[in-house]
Amino acid sequence: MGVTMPTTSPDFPDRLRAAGLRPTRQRVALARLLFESGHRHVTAESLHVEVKASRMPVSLATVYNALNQFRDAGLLREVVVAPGRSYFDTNTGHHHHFFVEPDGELHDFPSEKVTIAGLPTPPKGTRLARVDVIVRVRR
Amino acid sequence: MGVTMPTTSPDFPDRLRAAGLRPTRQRVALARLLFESGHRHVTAESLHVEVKASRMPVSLATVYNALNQFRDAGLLREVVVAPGRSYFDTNTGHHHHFFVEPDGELHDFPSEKVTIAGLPTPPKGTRLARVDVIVRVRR
DNA sequence: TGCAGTATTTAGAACAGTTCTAAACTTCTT
DNA sequence: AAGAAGTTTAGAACTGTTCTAAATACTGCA
Ligand SMILES: [Mn+2]
Ligand SMILES: [Mn+2]
Ligand SMILES: [Zn+2]
Ligand SMILES: [Zn+2]
Repeated sequence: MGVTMPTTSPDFPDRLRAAGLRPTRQRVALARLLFESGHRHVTAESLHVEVKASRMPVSLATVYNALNQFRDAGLLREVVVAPGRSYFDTNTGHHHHFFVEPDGELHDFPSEKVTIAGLPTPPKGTRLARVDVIVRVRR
Repeated sequence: MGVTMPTTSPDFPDRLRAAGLRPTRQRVALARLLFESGHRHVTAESLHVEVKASRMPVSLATVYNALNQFRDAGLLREVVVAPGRSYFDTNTGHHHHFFVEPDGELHDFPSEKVTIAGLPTPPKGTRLARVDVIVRVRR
């Protein structure tokens, strides 16, 4: 007793099982890096560098597999802001992004503060899927 | 006098010279395809297919060179909406996009009708460059 | 008009990010 | 513990884009 438990006990094996994914060592290691601190924006390469430096190195192919599976399971969302490179975002809630060029840094901003009015109706035969606002800024 | 000249002259050699680019046959052929009808959204590959079918075929490297140069000269703007592929947009004015997945079609919509209010201020040390709104829709 | 100087084009090589292959290994169920 | 199914991995393959360097075209000036 007296030991501080995190308010949300992140049992990664359980969270992965709940998402329909076997909690392998590799997926658990990646999930820890992604989800145990605050929201993050990673690329496959940046996450691979991180996990290689850890106690449970993981191949690049597995990093790609896991990122795609986590995204398909709704644990991550993919953000496309720059040619030739995908970002994966642990914040799956409704929000938008600052993109700092040329650094390639992404920062969230809440969508509650932003009002978008007057969007035209989707083209015939299509349904709205998502509205992305990317505020591009430069140093 | 009195006759209104179109702001966009159809003299492609002159327009290219004005942009600081030598009016080579290849650039003129590409400029014609891009600019002589209404606004367009092309990829390097789609434009290469088009120009190959024309009287003045152009290598893929030249298509890439020209698209990048036209963009740098302000004749085109680059739009990143999907991983692994850049679109080039002949509409350089202020506007936003519908992106139809999974077709990969881009459609403009005017930014005048849209109001974006409450955007947060850019992070310290950065200046606003552009705000992109991408309305993702699905069939 | 011809020439020299510079810019451009090109095929193919190279590169970067991502996906695929198939053999080895792990996890799950019984 | 054993079998079945899912996962990981190294390396090959693939896609979109850029680079290389030799050949060609454009331009300004004689
Ligand atoms: Mn993907
Ligand atoms: Mn580019
Ligand atoms: Zn985000
Ligand atoms: Zn457009």
